[in-house]
Amino acid sequence: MDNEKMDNLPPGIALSWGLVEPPKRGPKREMSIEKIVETAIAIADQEGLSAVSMSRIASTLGFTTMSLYRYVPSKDDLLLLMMDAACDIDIAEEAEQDMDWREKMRRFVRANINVIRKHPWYTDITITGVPMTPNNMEIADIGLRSTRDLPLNDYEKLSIVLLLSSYARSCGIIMNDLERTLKAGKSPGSFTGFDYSDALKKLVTPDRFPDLYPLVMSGVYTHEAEEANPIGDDFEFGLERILDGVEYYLSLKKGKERR
Amino acid sequence: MDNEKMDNLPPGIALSWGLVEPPKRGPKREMSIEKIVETAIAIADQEGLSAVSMSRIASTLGFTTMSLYRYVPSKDDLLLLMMDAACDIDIAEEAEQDMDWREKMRRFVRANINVIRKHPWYTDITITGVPMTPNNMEIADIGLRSTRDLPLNDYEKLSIVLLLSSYARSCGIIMNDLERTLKAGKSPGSFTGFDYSDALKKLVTPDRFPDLYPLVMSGVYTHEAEEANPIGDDFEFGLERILDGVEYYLSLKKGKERR
DNA sequence: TGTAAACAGTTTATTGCATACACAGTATAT
DNA sequence: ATATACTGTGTATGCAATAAACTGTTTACA
Repeated sequence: MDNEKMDNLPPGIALSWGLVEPPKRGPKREMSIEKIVETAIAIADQEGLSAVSMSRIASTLGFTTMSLYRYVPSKDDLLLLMMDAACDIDIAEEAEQDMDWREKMRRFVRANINVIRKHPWYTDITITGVPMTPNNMEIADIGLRSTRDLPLNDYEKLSIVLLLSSYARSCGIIMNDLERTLKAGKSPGSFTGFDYSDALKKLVTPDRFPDLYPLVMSGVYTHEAEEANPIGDDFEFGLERILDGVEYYLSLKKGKERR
Repeated sequence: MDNEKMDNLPPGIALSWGLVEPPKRGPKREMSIEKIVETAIAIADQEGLSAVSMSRIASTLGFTTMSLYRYVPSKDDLLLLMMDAACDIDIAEEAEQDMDWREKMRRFVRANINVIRKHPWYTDITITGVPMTPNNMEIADIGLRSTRDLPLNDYEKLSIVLLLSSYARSCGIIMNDLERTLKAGKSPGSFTGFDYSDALKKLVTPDRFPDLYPLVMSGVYTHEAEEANPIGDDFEFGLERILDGVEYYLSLKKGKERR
Protein backbone atom coordinates (compact mmCIF):
# COMPACT_ATOMS: atom_id res chain seq x y z
CA MET A 1 0.00 0.00 0.00
CA ASP A 2 1.10 3.51 -0.74
CA ASN A 3 2.08 4.52 2.74
CA GLU A 4 3.13 8.03 1.84
CA LYS A 5 -0.48 8.92 1.17
CA MET A 6 -1.66 7.28 4.35
CA ASP A 7 0.86 8.79 6.69
CA ASN A 8 -0.63 12.25 6.80
CA LEU A 9 -4.01 10.96 7.90
CA PRO A 10 -4.97 12.22 11.36
CA PRO A 11 -3.95 9.65 13.99
CA GLY A 12 -7.50 8.76 14.99
CA ILE A 13 -8.59 8.21 11.40
CA ALA A 14 -5.57 6.06 10.65
CA LEU A 15 -6.25 4.04 13.76
CA SER A 16 -9.89 3.50 12.81
CA TRP A 17 -8.90 2.03 9.46
CA GLY A 18 -6.43 -0.31 11.13
CA LEU A 19 -3.51 1.41 9.44
CA VAL A 20 -1.40 1.72 12.56
CA GLU A 21 0.72 -1.38 12.75
CA PRO A 22 1.22 -2.94 16.18
CA PRO A 23 4.84 -2.72 17.35
CA LYS A 24 7.12 -5.64 16.50
CA ARG A 25 9.58 -5.38 19.35
CA GLY A 26 9.12 -5.04 23.07
CA PRO A 27 6.98 -6.97 25.53
CA LYS A 28 3.71 -8.47 24.39
CA ARG A 29 0.71 -6.21 24.76
CA GLU A 30 -1.66 -7.18 27.50
CA MET A 31 -4.50 -5.01 26.25
CA SER A 32 -5.81 -4.10 22.81
CA ILE A 33 -7.40 -1.07 21.27
CA GLU A 34 -10.58 -3.06 20.75
CA LYS A 35 -10.82 -3.93 24.43
CA ILE A 36 -10.18 -0.33 25.43
CA VAL A 37 -12.84 0.99 23.07
CA GLU A 38 -15.24 -1.72 24.16
CA THR A 39 -14.71 -0.87 27.82
CA ALA A 40 -15.07 2.83 27.19
CA ILE A 41 -18.34 2.23 25.34
CA ALA A 42 -19.66 0.04 28.12
CA ILE A 43 -18.97 2.75 30.67
CA ALA A 44 -20.48 5.43 28.45
CA ASP A 45 -23.58 3.35 27.75
CA GLN A 46 -24.23 2.84 31.42
CA GLU A 47 -23.13 6.07 33.02
CA GLY A 48 -22.78 8.59 30.26
CA LEU A 49 -19.83 10.10 28.50
CA SER A 50 -18.82 12.15 31.51
CA ALA A 51 -18.09 8.92 33.36
CA VAL A 52 -15.55 7.95 30.73
CA SER A 53 -12.15 8.99 31.94
CA MET A 54 -8.83 7.48 31.11
CA SER A 55 -8.38 6.36 34.68
CA ARG A 56 -11.85 4.85 34.80
CA ILE A 57 -11.26 2.82 31.67
CA ALA A 58 -7.86 1.72 32.86
CA SER A 59 -8.97 0.66 36.31
CA THR A 60 -11.91 -1.24 34.83
CA LEU A 61 -9.41 -3.17 32.76
CA GLY A 62 -7.09 -3.59 35.73
CA PHE A 63 -4.31 -1.31 34.50
CA THR A 64 -3.00 2.13 35.27
CA THR A 65 -4.21 5.25 33.56
CA MET A 66 -1.07 5.91 31.60
CA SER A 67 -0.92 2.45 30.09
CA LEU A 68 -3.78 3.44 27.78
CA TYR A 69 -1.57 5.98 26.09
CA ARG A 70 0.51 3.12 24.71
CA TYR A 71 -2.52 2.24 22.57
CA VAL A 72 -4.26 5.53 21.91
CA PRO A 73 -2.49 8.85 21.37
CA SER A 74 -5.14 10.93 23.14
CA LYS A 75 -8.59 10.77 24.60
CA ASP A 76 -10.00 12.56 21.56
CA ASP A 77 -8.74 9.78 19.35
CA LEU A 78 -10.34 7.27 21.66
CA LEU A 79 -13.64 9.13 21.37
CA LEU A 80 -13.37 8.96 17.59
CA LEU A 81 -12.87 5.21 17.81
CA MET A 82 -15.84 4.92 20.13
CA MET A 83 -18.00 6.77 17.64
CA ASP A 84 -16.90 4.60 14.78
CA ALA A 85 -17.47 1.42 16.77
CA ALA A 86 -20.95 2.64 17.68
CA CYS A 87 -21.71 3.18 13.98
CA ASP A 88 -21.48 -0.51 13.31
CA ILE A 89 -25.01 -0.94 12.02
CA ASP A 90 -25.86 -3.19 9.21
CA ILE A 91 -28.96 -2.99 7.18
CA ALA A 92 -29.43 -5.96 4.91
CA GLU A 93 -29.49 -4.71 1.38
CA GLU A 94 -31.45 -7.74 0.24
CA ALA A 95 -34.51 -6.77 2.25
CA GLU A 96 -34.71 -3.56 0.28
CA GLN A 97 -35.56 -5.15 -3.05
CA ASP A 98 -39.25 -4.48 -2.85
CA MET A 99 -39.07 -1.21 -0.97
CA ASP A 100 -39.74 2.15 -2.49
CA TRP A 101 -37.23 4.89 -1.83
CA ARG A 102 -39.38 6.47 0.87
CA GLU A 103 -39.32 3.31 2.92
CA LYS A 104 -35.59 2.93 2.35
CA MET A 105 -35.03 6.45 3.64
CA ARG A 106 -37.24 5.82 6.64
CA ARG A 107 -35.19 2.74 7.37
CA PHE A 108 -32.00 4.75 7.07
CA VAL A 109 -33.23 7.44 9.45
CA ARG A 110 -34.47 4.81 11.89
CA ALA A 111 -31.10 3.05 11.81
CA ASN A 112 -29.35 6.35 12.48
CA ILE A 113 -31.63 7.08 15.38
CA ASN A 114 -31.04 3.58 16.70
CA VAL A 115 -27.31 4.15 16.85
CA ILE A 116 -27.86 7.32 18.83
CA ARG A 117 -30.43 5.76 21.11
CA LYS A 118 -28.33 2.69 21.74
CA HIS A 119 -25.38 4.89 22.64
CA PRO A 120 -26.79 8.07 24.09
CA TRP A 121 -23.34 9.56 24.45
CA TYR A 122 -22.94 9.50 20.67
CA THR A 123 -24.16 13.02 20.10
CA ASP A 124 -22.22 14.37 23.06
CA ILE A 125 -19.05 14.04 21.04
CA THR A 126 -18.38 17.11 18.93
CA ILE A 127 -17.96 16.33 15.28
CA THR A 128 -14.68 17.61 13.96
CA GLY A 129 -15.16 17.01 10.29
CA VAL A 130 -16.86 15.07 7.55
CA PRO A 131 -17.11 11.37 8.46
CA MET A 132 -13.91 9.60 7.53
CA THR A 133 -13.89 6.50 9.70
CA PRO A 134 -14.93 3.21 8.11
CA ASN A 135 -18.20 2.45 9.86
CA ASN A 136 -19.22 6.04 9.65
CA MET A 137 -18.63 6.01 5.94
CA GLU A 138 -20.58 2.81 5.67
CA ILE A 139 -23.53 4.66 7.09
CA ALA A 140 -23.10 7.27 4.38
CA ASP A 141 -23.02 4.41 1.89
CA ILE A 142 -26.28 3.02 3.21
CA GLY A 143 -27.85 6.44 3.06
CA LEU A 144 -26.79 6.89 -0.52
CA ARG A 145 -28.18 3.45 -1.35
CA SER A 146 -31.67 4.78 -0.71
CA THR A 147 -31.13 7.28 -3.52
CA ARG A 148 -29.58 4.78 -5.91
CA ASP A 149 -32.46 4.51 -8.32
CA LEU A 150 -33.45 8.15 -8.18
CA PRO A 151 -32.68 10.56 -11.04
CA LEU A 152 -30.39 12.74 -8.97
CA ASN A 153 -26.81 13.85 -9.40
CA ASP A 154 -24.14 13.18 -6.80
CA TYR A 155 -24.47 16.57 -5.14
CA GLU A 156 -28.19 16.18 -4.76
CA LYS A 157 -27.79 12.69 -3.35
CA LEU A 158 -25.22 13.78 -0.83
CA SER A 159 -27.34 16.75 0.21
CA ILE A 160 -30.33 14.52 0.79
CA VAL A 161 -28.33 12.04 2.84
CA LEU A 162 -26.99 14.95 4.85
CA LEU A 163 -30.52 16.19 5.36
CA LEU A 164 -31.71 12.79 6.56
CA SER A 165 -28.70 12.34 8.82
CA SER A 166 -29.11 15.76 10.33
CA TYR A 167 -32.72 15.05 11.00
CA ALA A 168 -31.97 11.73 12.62
CA ARG A 169 -29.36 13.37 14.76
CA SER A 170 -31.75 16.03 15.95
CA CYS A 171 -34.38 13.43 16.76
CA GLY A 172 -31.86 11.29 18.58
CA ILE A 173 -30.55 14.17 20.64
CA ILE A 174 -33.96 15.12 21.90
CA MET A 175 -34.99 11.52 22.54
CA ASN A 176 -31.82 10.97 24.52
CA ASP A 177 -32.24 14.14 26.48
CA LEU A 178 -35.68 12.93 27.45
CA GLU A 179 -34.37 9.52 28.45
CA ARG A 180 -31.57 11.11 30.42
CA THR A 181 -34.12 13.15 32.29
CA LEU A 182 -36.12 10.04 33.11
CA LYS A 183 -33.05 8.09 34.14
CA ALA A 184 -32.11 10.90 36.49
CA GLY A 185 -35.31 10.06 38.31
CA LYS A 186 -37.18 13.07 37.02
CA SER A 187 -40.62 13.01 35.49
CA PRO A 188 -41.15 13.24 31.73
CA GLY A 189 -42.97 16.47 32.52
CA SER A 190 -39.79 18.08 33.76
CA PHE A 191 -38.46 17.65 30.26
CA THR A 192 -41.50 18.66 28.25
CA GLY A 193 -42.24 21.46 30.69
CA PHE A 194 -45.54 19.90 31.68
CA ASP A 195 -44.49 19.96 35.33
CA TYR A 196 -44.07 23.68 35.09
CA SER A 197 -46.98 24.43 32.81
CA ASP A 198 -48.81 26.35 35.52
CA ALA A 199 -45.85 28.66 35.84
CA LEU A 200 -45.41 28.90 32.07
CA LYS A 201 -49.04 29.87 31.63
CA LYS A 202 -48.39 32.83 33.91
CA LEU A 203 -45.10 33.79 32.30
CA VAL A 204 -46.03 33.44 28.64
CA THR A 205 -48.16 36.47 27.95
CA PRO A 206 -50.09 37.05 24.73
CA ASP A 207 -48.49 40.42 24.13
CA ARG A 208 -44.92 39.18 24.23
CA PHE A 209 -45.61 35.74 22.76
CA PRO A 210 -48.61 36.22 20.46
CA ASP A 211 -48.16 33.01 18.50
CA LEU A 212 -46.80 30.83 21.26
CA TYR A 213 -49.42 31.86 23.80
CA PRO A 214 -52.27 29.71 22.48
CA LEU A 215 -50.04 26.64 22.37
CA VAL A 216 -48.91 27.10 25.94
CA MET A 217 -52.45 27.68 27.14
CA SER A 218 -53.84 24.66 25.31
CA GLY A 219 -51.02 22.50 26.63
CA VAL A 220 -49.79 21.59 23.17
CA TYR A 221 -46.42 23.18 23.85
CA THR A 222 -45.76 21.06 26.91
CA HIS A 223 -47.34 17.97 25.34
CA GLU A 224 -49.98 17.67 28.03
CA ALA A 225 -52.12 15.30 26.05
CA GLU A 226 -49.47 12.78 25.05
CA GLU A 227 -48.18 11.15 28.17
CA ALA A 228 -47.04 7.94 26.56
CA ASN A 229 -45.07 9.19 23.59
CA PRO A 230 -44.47 12.85 24.12
CA ILE A 231 -42.08 13.49 21.28
CA GLY A 232 -42.11 10.50 18.96
CA ASP A 233 -45.05 11.63 16.89
CA ASP A 234 -43.52 14.98 16.07
CA PHE A 235 -40.63 13.22 14.48
CA GLU A 236 -42.65 10.88 12.35
CA PHE A 237 -44.47 13.93 11.09
CA GLY A 238 -41.28 15.83 10.37
CA LEU A 239 -39.72 12.93 8.54
CA GLU A 240 -42.72 12.55 6.28
CA ARG A 241 -42.50 16.26 5.44
CA ILE A 242 -38.87 15.81 4.46
CA LEU A 243 -39.73 12.83 2.29
CA ASP A 244 -42.58 14.81 0.74
CA GLY A 245 -40.05 17.50 -0.04
CA VAL A 246 -37.81 15.03 -1.81
CA GLU A 247 -40.77 13.61 -3.70
CA TYR A 248 -41.84 17.07 -4.76
CA TYR A 249 -38.33 17.80 -6.00
CA LEU A 250 -38.30 14.58 -8.00
CA SER A 251 -41.62 15.46 -9.58
CA LEU A 252 -40.28 18.91 -10.50
CA LYS A 253 -37.27 17.33 -12.18
CA LYS A 254 -39.48 14.95 -14.07
CA GLY A 255 -41.57 17.86 -15.26
CA LYS A 256 -38.49 19.66 -16.54
CA GLU A 257 -37.22 16.60 -18.35
CA ARG A 258 -40.40 16.22 -20.34
CA ARG A 259 -40.21 19.70 -21.76
CA MET B 1 -47.81 36.83 41.61
CA ASP B 2 -48.64 33.30 42.61
CA ASN B 3 -45.29 32.36 44.02
CA GLU B 4 -46.27 28.84 44.98
CA LYS B 5 -46.47 27.91 41.32
CA MET B 6 -43.18 29.59 40.51
CA ASP B 7 -41.15 28.13 43.33
CA ASN B 8 -40.81 24.68 41.89
CA LEU B 9 -39.29 25.96 38.67
CA PRO B 10 -35.72 24.75 38.18
CA PRO B 11 -33.28 27.36 39.51
CA GLY B 12 -31.85 28.25 36.11
CA ILE B 13 -35.28 28.76 34.56
CA ALA B 14 -36.45 30.90 37.47
CA LEU B 15 -33.30 32.94 37.17
CA SER B 16 -33.78 33.48 33.45
CA TRP B 17 -37.26 34.91 33.99
CA GLY B 18 -35.94 37.25 36.66
CA LEU B 19 -37.99 35.54 39.32
CA VAL B 20 -35.16 35.23 41.82
CA GLU B 21 -35.32 38.34 43.96
CA PRO B 22 -32.03 39.96 44.91
CA PRO B 23 -31.36 39.73 48.64
CA LYS B 24 -32.54 42.62 50.80
CA ARG B 25 -30.01 42.44 53.61
CA GLY B 26 -26.27 42.20 53.63
CA PRO B 27 -23.60 44.18 51.81
CA LYS B 28 -24.31 45.60 48.40
CA ARG B 29 -23.49 43.38 45.50
CA GLU B 30 -20.50 44.40 43.49
CA MET B 31 -21.32 42.21 40.51
CA SER B 32 -24.52 41.26 38.76
CA ILE B 33 -25.80 38.18 37.00
CA GLU B 34 -25.95 40.16 33.78
CA LYS B 35 -22.28 41.08 34.01
CA ILE B 36 -21.31 37.52 34.79
CA VAL B 37 -23.28 36.15 31.86
CA GLU B 38 -21.93 38.87 29.60
CA THR B 39 -18.36 38.08 30.60
CA ALA B 40 -18.87 34.37 30.16
CA ILE B 41 -20.30 34.93 26.69
CA ALA B 42 -17.41 37.18 25.75
CA ILE B 43 -14.92 34.52 26.75
CA ALA B 44 -16.87 31.78 24.99
CA ASP B 45 -17.20 33.84 21.81
CA GLN B 46 -13.48 34.41 21.64
CA GLU B 47 -11.98 31.22 22.95
CA GLY B 48 -14.73 28.64 22.96
CA LEU B 49 -16.84 27.12 25.66
CA SER B 50 -13.95 25.14 27.07
CA ALA B 51 -12.24 28.40 28.02
CA VAL B 52 -15.19 29.33 30.19
CA SER B 53 -14.40 28.32 33.72
CA MET B 54 -15.70 29.83 36.90
CA SER B 55 -12.22 31.01 37.79
CA ARG B 56 -11.70 32.52 34.36
CA ILE B 57 -14.93 34.48 34.54
CA ALA B 58 -14.20 35.61 38.06
CA SER B 59 -10.67 36.75 37.40
CA THR B 60 -11.78 38.62 34.29
CA LEU B 61 -14.20 40.51 36.49
CA GLY B 62 -11.58 40.98 39.16
CA PHE B 63 -13.07 38.67 41.76
CA THR B 64 -12.39 35.25 43.14
CA THR B 65 -13.87 32.09 41.76
CA MET B 66 -16.22 31.39 44.61
CA SER B 67 -17.80 34.81 44.57
CA LEU B 68 -19.72 33.80 41.44
CA TYR B 69 -21.63 31.21 43.44
CA ARG B 70 -23.34 34.04 45.31
CA TYR B 71 -25.07 34.86 42.02
CA VAL B 72 -25.44 31.57 40.23
CA PRO B 73 -26.15 28.24 41.92
CA SER B 74 -24.03 26.21 39.54
CA LYS B 75 -22.14 26.40 36.31
CA ASP B 76 -24.94 24.56 34.54
CA ASP B 77 -27.34 27.30 35.47
CA LEU B 78 -24.90 29.85 34.17
CA LEU B 79 -24.72 27.98 30.87
CA LEU B 80 -28.50 28.10 30.65
CA LEU B 81 -28.42 31.84 31.16
CA MET B 82 -25.74 32.17 28.51
CA MET B 83 -27.90 30.28 26.05
CA ASP B 84 -30.90 32.39 26.76
CA ALA B 85 -28.92 35.60 26.43
CA ALA B 86 -27.54 34.39 23.10
CA CYS B 87 -31.10 33.79 21.88
CA ASP B 88 -31.86 37.46 21.97
CA ILE B 89 -32.71 37.86 18.32
CA ASP B 90 -35.43 40.03 17.11
CA ILE B 91 -37.00 39.81 13.76
CA ALA B 92 -39.21 42.73 12.98
CA GLU B 93 -42.70 41.46 12.44
CA GLU B 94 -43.58 44.45 10.33
CA ALA B 95 -41.19 43.47 7.57
CA GLU B 96 -43.09 40.24 7.14
CA GLN B 97 -46.28 41.79 5.86
CA ASP B 98 -45.59 41.08 2.22
CA MET B 99 -43.70 37.84 2.67
CA ASP B 100 -45.09 34.46 1.82
CA TRP B 101 -44.73 31.76 4.44
CA ARG B 102 -41.73 30.20 2.68
CA GLU B 103 -39.75 33.39 2.98
CA LYS B 104 -40.82 33.78 6.60
CA MET B 105 -39.56 30.29 7.37
CA ARG B 106 -36.31 30.95 5.56
CA ARG B 107 -35.90 34.05 7.66
CA PHE B 108 -36.59 32.04 10.78
CA VAL B 109 -34.04 29.40 9.90
CA ARG B 110 -31.48 32.04 8.99
CA ALA B 111 -32.03 33.81 12.29
CA ASN B 112 -31.54 30.54 14.14
CA ILE B 113 -28.36 29.84 12.26
CA ASN B 114 -27.18 33.37 12.98
CA VAL B 115 -27.51 32.82 16.70
CA ILE B 116 -25.43 29.68 16.43
CA ARG B 117 -22.84 31.25 14.19
CA LYS B 118 -22.54 34.35 16.30
CA HIS B 119 -22.02 32.19 19.36
CA PRO B 120 -20.33 29.02 18.18
CA TRP B 121 -20.42 27.56 21.67
CA TYR B 122 -24.20 27.57 21.57
CA THR B 123 -24.56 24.03 20.32
CA ASP B 124 -21.87 22.75 22.64
CA ILE B 125 -24.28 23.06 25.51
CA THR B 126 -26.41 19.98 25.92
CA ILE B 127 -30.12 20.70 25.86
CA THR B 128 -31.81 19.39 28.95
CA GLY B 129 -35.40 19.93 27.98
CA VAL B 130 -37.93 21.81 25.94
CA PRO B 131 -37.05 25.52 25.78
CA MET B 132 -38.43 27.30 28.82
CA THR B 133 -36.31 30.43 29.09
CA PRO B 134 -37.80 33.70 27.84
CA ASN B 135 -35.65 34.47 24.81
CA ASN B 136 -35.68 30.87 23.80
CA MET B 137 -39.44 30.83 23.90
CA GLU B 138 -39.51 34.04 21.91
CA ILE B 139 -37.69 32.18 19.18
CA ALA B 140 -40.40 29.54 19.27
CA ASP B 141 -42.91 32.36 19.02
CA ILE B 142 -41.20 33.76 15.95
CA GLY B 143 -41.10 30.32 14.40
CA LEU B 144 -44.78 29.84 14.98
CA ARG B 145 -45.46 33.23 13.47
CA SER B 146 -44.36 31.92 10.11
CA THR B 147 -47.18 29.38 10.28
CA ARG B 148 -49.79 31.86 11.50
CA ASP B 149 -51.81 32.08 8.31
CA LEU B 150 -51.49 28.44 7.36
CA PRO B 151 -54.38 26.01 7.78
CA LEU B 152 -52.60 23.85 10.35
CA ASN B 153 -53.49 22.76 13.85
CA ASP B 154 -51.26 23.48 16.84
CA TYR B 155 -49.54 20.11 16.74
CA GLU B 156 -48.68 20.49 13.10
CA LYS B 157 -47.38 24.00 13.67
CA LEU B 158 -45.21 22.95 16.56
CA SER B 159 -43.85 20.00 14.61
CA ILE B 160 -42.92 22.21 11.71
CA VAL B 161 -41.18 24.74 13.94
CA LEU B 162 -39.32 21.86 15.56
CA LEU B 163 -38.33 20.60 12.13
CA LEU B 164 -37.03 24.00 11.08
CA SER B 165 -35.18 24.51 14.36
CA SER B 166 -33.59 21.09 14.18
CA TYR B 167 -32.46 21.78 10.68
CA ALA B 168 -31.00 25.15 11.61
CA ARG B 169 -29.19 23.55 14.50
CA SER B 170 -27.66 20.88 12.31
CA CYS B 171 -26.54 23.46 9.78
CA GLY B 172 -25.11 25.64 12.50
CA ILE B 173 -23.21 22.80 14.09
CA ILE B 174 -21.49 21.83 10.89
CA MET B 175 -20.75 25.43 9.92
CA ASN B 176 -19.22 26.04 13.31
CA ASP B 177 -17.18 22.87 13.19
CA LEU B 178 -15.78 24.04 9.90
CA GLU B 179 -14.99 27.47 11.27
CA ARG B 180 -13.38 25.96 14.33
CA THR B 181 -11.18 23.88 12.08
CA LEU B 182 -10.13 26.97 10.16
CA LYS B 183 -9.53 28.99 13.31
CA ALA B 184 -7.31 26.21 14.60
CA GLY B 185 -5.09 27.01 11.66
CA LYS B 186 -6.06 23.95 9.68
CA SER B 187 -7.11 23.93 6.07
CA PRO B 188 -10.76 23.64 5.04
CA GLY B 189 -9.71 20.41 3.40
CA SER B 190 -8.89 18.85 6.73
CA PHE B 191 -12.54 19.29 7.59
CA THR B 192 -14.11 18.20 4.32
CA GLY B 193 -11.60 15.42 3.94
CA PHE B 194 -10.18 16.93 0.77
CA ASP B 195 -6.69 16.91 2.29
CA TYR B 196 -6.97 13.17 2.70
CA SER B 197 -8.85 12.39 -0.47
CA ASP B 198 -5.91 10.46 -1.90
CA ALA B 199 -5.98 8.18 1.11
CA LEU B 200 -9.76 7.92 1.05
CA LYS B 201 -9.72 6.93 -2.58
CA LYS B 202 -7.55 3.97 -1.61
CA LEU B 203 -9.55 3.04 1.46
CA VAL B 204 -13.06 3.35 0.05
CA THR B 205 -13.46 0.29 -2.09
CA PRO B 206 -16.40 -0.34 -4.43
CA ASP B 207 -17.19 -3.69 -2.86
CA ARG B 208 -17.55 -2.40 0.68
CA PHE B 209 -18.93 1.02 -0.26
CA PRO B 210 -20.83 0.48 -3.51
CA ASP B 211 -22.84 3.69 -3.38
CA LEU B 212 -20.29 5.91 -1.69
CA TYR B 213 -17.43 4.85 -3.95
CA PRO B 214 -18.38 6.96 -6.97
CA LEU B 215 -18.80 10.07 -4.82
CA VAL B 216 -15.40 9.64 -3.24
CA MET B 217 -13.75 9.03 -6.57
CA SER B 218 -15.41 12.01 -8.23
CA GLY B 219 -14.47 14.22 -5.30
CA VAL B 220 -18.06 15.14 -4.53
CA TYR B 221 -17.81 13.58 -1.08
CA THR B 222 -14.88 15.74 -0.06
CA HIS B 223 -16.24 18.79 -1.88
CA GLU B 224 -13.24 19.08 -4.15
CA ALA B 225 -14.96 21.43 -6.53
CA GLU B 226 -16.31 23.97 -4.08
CA GLU B 227 -13.41 25.66 -2.41
CA ALA B 228 -15.18 28.87 -1.54
CA ASN B 229 -18.36 27.62 0.05
CA PRO B 230 -17.90 23.95 0.76
CA ILE B 231 -21.03 23.34 2.74
CA GLY B 232 -23.36 26.30 2.40
CA ASP B 233 -25.02 25.14 -0.78
CA ASP B 234 -26.00 21.80 0.67
CA PHE B 235 -27.98 23.58 3.30
CA GLU B 236 -29.85 25.89 0.97
CA PHE B 237 -30.82 22.80 -0.95
CA GLY B 238 -31.95 20.92 2.14
CA LEU B 239 -34.00 23.82 3.42
CA GLU B 240 -35.84 24.15 0.13
CA ARG B 241 -36.66 20.43 0.29
CA ILE B 242 -38.13 20.89 3.74
CA LEU B 243 -40.19 23.85 2.57
CA ASP B 244 -41.31 21.82 -0.42
CA GLY B 245 -42.41 19.15 2.01
CA VAL B 246 -44.50 21.62 3.97
CA GLU B 247 -45.98 22.99 0.77
CA TYR B 248 -46.84 19.51 -0.41
CA TYR B 249 -48.53 18.79 2.90
CA LEU B 250 -50.56 21.97 2.64
CA SER B 251 -51.68 21.06 -0.85
CA LEU B 252 -52.72 17.61 0.38
CA LYS B 253 -54.81 19.18 3.13
CA LYS B 254 -56.44 21.51 0.66
CA GLY B 255 -57.26 18.57 -1.53
CA LYS B 256 -58.92 16.75 1.34
CA GLU B 257 -60.96 19.79 2.32
CA ARG B 258 -62.46 20.09 -1.12
CA ARG B 259 -63.81 16.58 -1.10
C1' DT C 1 -29.78 52.57 69.13
C1' DG C 2 -28.19 48.04 69.60
C1' DT C 3 -28.05 43.52 68.04
C1' DA C 4 -28.97 39.37 65.39
C1' DA C 5 -29.65 37.64 60.95
C1' DA C 6 -28.59 37.59 56.17
C1' DC C 7 -25.66 38.53 53.19
C1' DA C 8 -20.78 39.79 50.46
C1' DG C 9 -16.46 38.17 48.84
C1' DT C 10 -12.18 35.32 50.34
C1' DT C 11 -9.47 31.47 51.70
C1' DT C 12 -8.58 26.89 51.90
C1' DA C 13 -9.28 22.16 50.84
C1' DT C 14 -11.17 18.25 48.29
C1' DT C 15 -11.68 15.55 44.43
C1' DG C 16 -11.16 14.45 39.73
C1' DC C 17 -9.34 15.19 35.24
C1' DA C 18 -5.68 14.67 30.98
C1' DT C 19 -1.32 13.94 30.19
C1' DA C 20 4.09 14.77 30.35
C1' DC C 21 8.12 12.36 31.90
C1' DA C 22 11.27 9.24 33.98
C1' DC C 23 11.59 4.53 35.24
C1' DA C 24 12.40 -0.75 35.42
C1' DG C 25 11.60 -4.67 33.03
C1' DT C 26 11.03 -7.45 28.37
C1' DA C 27 10.97 -8.99 23.67
C1' DT C 28 13.28 -8.67 19.21
C1' DA C 29 16.51 -7.51 15.28
C1' DT C 30 21.12 -7.55 14.12
C1' DA D 1 25.55 -10.25 22.90
C1' DT D 2 23.62 -6.06 22.83
C1' DA D 3 21.28 -2.04 21.25
C1' DT D 4 16.65 -0.81 20.46
C1' DA D 5 11.94 -0.37 20.86
C1' DC D 6 8.76 -1.38 23.33
C1' DT D 7 5.73 -2.63 27.95
C1' DG D 8 3.16 -1.06 32.01
C1' DT D 9 4.03 1.87 36.35
C1' DG D 10 4.79 5.79 39.48
C1' DT D 11 5.03 10.45 40.10
C1' DA D 12 4.06 15.16 39.14
C1' DT D 13 1.79 19.22 36.96
C1' DG D 14 -1.85 22.18 36.16
C1' DC D 15 -6.59 22.95 35.73
C1' DA D 16 -11.41 22.17 36.77
C1' DA D 17 -16.01 22.51 40.01
C1' DT D 18 -17.42 23.31 44.27
C1' DA D 19 -17.92 22.44 49.63
C1' DA D 20 -16.99 24.63 54.08
C1' DA D 21 -15.35 27.86 57.15
C1' DC D 22 -13.95 32.52 57.43
C1' DT D 23 -14.19 37.97 58.00
C1' DG D 24 -16.49 41.94 57.25
C1' DT D 25 -21.02 44.63 55.86
C1' DT D 26 -25.72 45.92 55.58
C1' DT D 27 -30.39 45.72 57.07
C1' DA D 28 -34.59 44.51 59.93
C1' DC D 29 -36.43 44.69 64.09
C1' DA D 30 -36.42 45.00 69.26
